Amino acid sequence: MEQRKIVVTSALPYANGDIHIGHLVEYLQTDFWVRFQRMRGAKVCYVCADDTHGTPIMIRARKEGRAPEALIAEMRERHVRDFSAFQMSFDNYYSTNTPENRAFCEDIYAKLENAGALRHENVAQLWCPDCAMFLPDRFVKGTCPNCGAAEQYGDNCERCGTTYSPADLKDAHCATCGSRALETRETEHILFDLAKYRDYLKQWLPVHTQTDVANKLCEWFGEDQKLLPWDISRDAPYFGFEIPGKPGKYFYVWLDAPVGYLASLENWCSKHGEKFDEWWGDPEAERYHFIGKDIVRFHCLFWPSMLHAAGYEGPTRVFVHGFLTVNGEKMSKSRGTFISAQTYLKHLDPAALRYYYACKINNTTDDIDLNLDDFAQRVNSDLVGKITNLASRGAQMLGKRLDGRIGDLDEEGAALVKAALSRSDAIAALYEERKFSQVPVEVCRIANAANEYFDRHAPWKTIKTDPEATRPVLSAVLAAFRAMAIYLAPILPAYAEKAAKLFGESAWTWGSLGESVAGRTIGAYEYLAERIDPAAVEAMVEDSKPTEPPPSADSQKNAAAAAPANAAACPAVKPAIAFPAFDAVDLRVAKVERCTAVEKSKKLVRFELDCGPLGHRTIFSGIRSAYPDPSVLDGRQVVFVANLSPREMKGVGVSEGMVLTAGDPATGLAVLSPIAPVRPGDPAC
RNA sequence: UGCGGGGUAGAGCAACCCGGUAGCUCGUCAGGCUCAUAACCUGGAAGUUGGAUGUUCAAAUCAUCCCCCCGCAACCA
Repeated sequence: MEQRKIVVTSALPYANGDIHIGHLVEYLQTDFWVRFQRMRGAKVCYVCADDTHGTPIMIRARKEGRAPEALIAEMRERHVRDFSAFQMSFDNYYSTNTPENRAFCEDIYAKLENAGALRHENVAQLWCPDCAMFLPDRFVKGTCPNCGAAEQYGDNCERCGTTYSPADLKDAHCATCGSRALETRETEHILFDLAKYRDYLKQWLPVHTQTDVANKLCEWFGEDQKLLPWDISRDAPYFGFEIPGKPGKYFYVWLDAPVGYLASLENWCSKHGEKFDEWWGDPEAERYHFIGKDIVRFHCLFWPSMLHAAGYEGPTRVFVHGFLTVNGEKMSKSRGTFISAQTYLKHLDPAALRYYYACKINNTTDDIDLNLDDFAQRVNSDLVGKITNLASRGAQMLGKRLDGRIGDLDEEGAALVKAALSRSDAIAALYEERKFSQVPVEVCRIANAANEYFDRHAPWKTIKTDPEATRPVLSAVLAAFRAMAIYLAPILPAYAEKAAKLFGESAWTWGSLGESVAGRTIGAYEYLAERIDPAAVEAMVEDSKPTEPPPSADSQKNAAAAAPANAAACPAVKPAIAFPAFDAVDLRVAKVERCTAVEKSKKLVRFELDCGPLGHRTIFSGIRSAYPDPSVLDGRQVVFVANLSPREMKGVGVSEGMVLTAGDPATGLAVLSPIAPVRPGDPAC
């Protein structure tokens, strides 16, 4: 068989944040697969890059008072640092803000235009005069036209779920500067006519993705015109590539991001005397994208149809994986489970995470859970206690008493080693199919057999009576260990390298399994893996918790400072009412028993209130942005509307009233509280 | 609300497509060993496979309904 030629990619991390353990689920599994393919002798080019364009980058750079190029350069450095610490083996790590990427974008754009795949339409969009820019939906906030929830994003309401366009929002304002003087302006947009490729996608999907992904995406092929044209242009100011012949128009970041795979590959080719067309243009070569299920539609709808329309080869397969949960829940900053690569590295060995992820990751789109207790246990028992300890026992005994020379095997030992080697094809198949979680299972099975064998022959006894008779036993255990270390090499490259050194070898390939080590003298034993101290895990979690004081205090200060400048944004006084209308509102004081974040919601907190004689009440309030850690309100007294009709909050429960707050959510908001404690249930007026 | 995925011993998973005594790892309990990173070996306890109907000689496995969990739902990277 001819040597396989494989291009592999991981999704491009956005240059707006550091790498965290959630990202690593993807990068590490790609690395496992890539390293496996290299060991099998395939010619692999594993490319990735920073995703550098778009509005969030532009705005952040502006806020930090520097050029976006400076921001993305710094982020790239940080990403590269984190990746190399986790032993990622990219062949090329590039950037989307490069000449190669611009050239590919322009080429594809021209070919799409030629193919009649593009439409030019006028689109009405909100414009912020203060920022002098068009506002993407997520950069507009306002009151939901359906349910009246305040501070909703411009695309849909998180409280009632209604979707709408930003122009439908009441009280629409710019999420960046708070300006309410938004205008609607018409502007030309360029759209990719996705519906034209409906038939192509329909047959493409089942062959190139997992079945559950294909099923999910079939939703988009319903009768109700779901394949709307995809808007690929953005107006200036925008950080990205200007569209040729369209001054002031830029390629949308999601257009140029996947093109970045091609750019990175091209860059690698030019540095290594390779030809791009022999990798991406060759139908015999293979191309695989590893992605998370959040970006499926970009990689399985837009990307393949775009490549097809432009006459490029498409990916061979898109491998979709699930998300990471920690201790069964979404990663959370306040719980300390939003762990950055840097924080992890401060406390723990990257190999431990590589091993544990391997134990969990398979080829489905299910989420995987990093259970921190299980993590420490698993690494300590399996990797250290069961597997590594074999080398430690065997190598030290052989080194101390038998000159470290590996000898011939006895019959039972030969059977043990043969059984270990016989799993080679099965384990290779597991890697190939990305069923990584089964690899440690297989290896542990071998380790169990080796431990039993070791125990049965009690070499620690025979070494005292008949050392030479012990040699075959230790040799068999070490040979079995060597096979295990080779099997684990794609997952634990640093470990495998040290283990290979023990046997006087350098880099192992899959073919190394067939080589005999009889007659070799092993090197000095050094620790291959450290046990995880549960205290280190705890310290890492503590270290990940936010340390700054509750932002509510900050935002109050900011609000005060911003007040004069924002005077125009202050809402007008409502029409006058008579006293009875005011008196109809029954305001009471309550003591907060507990205030907690509502898990399913980004905005809601749940107040458990002690209302004195009025009893206990539960009230939901959309103030999470001002109180990311709502527990700071525990024990405080608050004022609430006691006679507001209870309201069913979708999916979270019934809210029995409304807690009063003051301030503008955009600039700072605080819960109202009596200046001195009063009795819960007392009226306020 | 729609769609996709899932619910199997204390924890994490396998078996489900192609029905046939429910399996693995960790933990737990009892015993052993002492070479090794307090590790390893032997044995035990623990599951009416989310619930209910149905098909069948036989259902974790097939069908229907219900409950619960997670995710996605289009210009937000």
